[in-house]
Amino acid sequence: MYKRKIIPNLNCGLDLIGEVLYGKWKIRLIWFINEGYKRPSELQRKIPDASRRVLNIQLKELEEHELVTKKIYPVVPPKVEYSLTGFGKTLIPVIAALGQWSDEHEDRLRDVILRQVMSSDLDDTLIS
Amino acid sequence: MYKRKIIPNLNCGLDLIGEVLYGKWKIRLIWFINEGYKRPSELQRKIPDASRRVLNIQLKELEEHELVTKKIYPVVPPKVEYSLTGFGKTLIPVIAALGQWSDEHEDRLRDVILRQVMSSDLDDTLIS
DNA sequence: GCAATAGGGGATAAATTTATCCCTATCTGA
DNA sequence: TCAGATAGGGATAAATTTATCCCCTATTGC
Repeated sequence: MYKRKIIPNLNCGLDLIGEVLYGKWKIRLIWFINEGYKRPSELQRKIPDASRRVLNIQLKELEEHELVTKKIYPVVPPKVEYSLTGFGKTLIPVIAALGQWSDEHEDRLRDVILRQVMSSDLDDTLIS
Repeated sequence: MYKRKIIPNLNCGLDLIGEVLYGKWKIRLIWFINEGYKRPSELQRKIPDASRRVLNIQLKELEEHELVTKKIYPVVPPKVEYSLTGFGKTLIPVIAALGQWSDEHEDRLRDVILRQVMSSDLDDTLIS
């Protein structure tokens, strides 16, 4: 695994939450686990844009941060289930607030994001 | 500026919010602007760990995403003020929820984060 | 003339995060 | 016997994000 070279600042609350939630797929992982998609393969199907590898890595970090637990069943083929810890569950309302905000503003968000992506394409065209 | 090579997915709400809030300092910028720290130099003082450069870049992105507006006063030395747009203000309750959660769990968060950082240091020691 | 102030930005390096590719293991069913 | 399902991880490449360094503008005050 990657070993940090720079020690993170943990001054304020926002630094702390960043440490545990900052990862492209983490919020979604927590959300889907809460919805009952507990097995790695299920989570992968729910998040097809992420590679298996990254999901494993991010799940492991969530586990280290005590937001989820991993239960390995000694069967073949292997079966693994993730669940939210009590601590992890306290995040659900927060993530729900994020989700609700983005749902409410979905159209506008899509609009401003695409505008920005395209304007950088345009820059590109002007240069070449 | 950096030109994306991979077009982002904008399938669900969480993709969208990621596009506008995913940036190390963005949430804090929005928060502090809302608290009344509007000038770039003030924001820098509030966020001393970020370089001036990155703050400029992230502020520009927030502006492109219509979460903040920038007002340039034609005076010397220059004076600039950022404000939240109406759209940006709708994010305040969401950010407040994030902040409240991390404040409530501050000790535990610090604990699990440090534990994780140290365990990777330990790995390092064992190897060498 | 020179420093200080306030705000910006290009170029490049470093850090970090994601993606890709490939390999392991075991049983089930065709 | 071979593919498929299920879970995992090492090595490495690519993408992306942050950090550093240095330079520019114009005016005020000494």
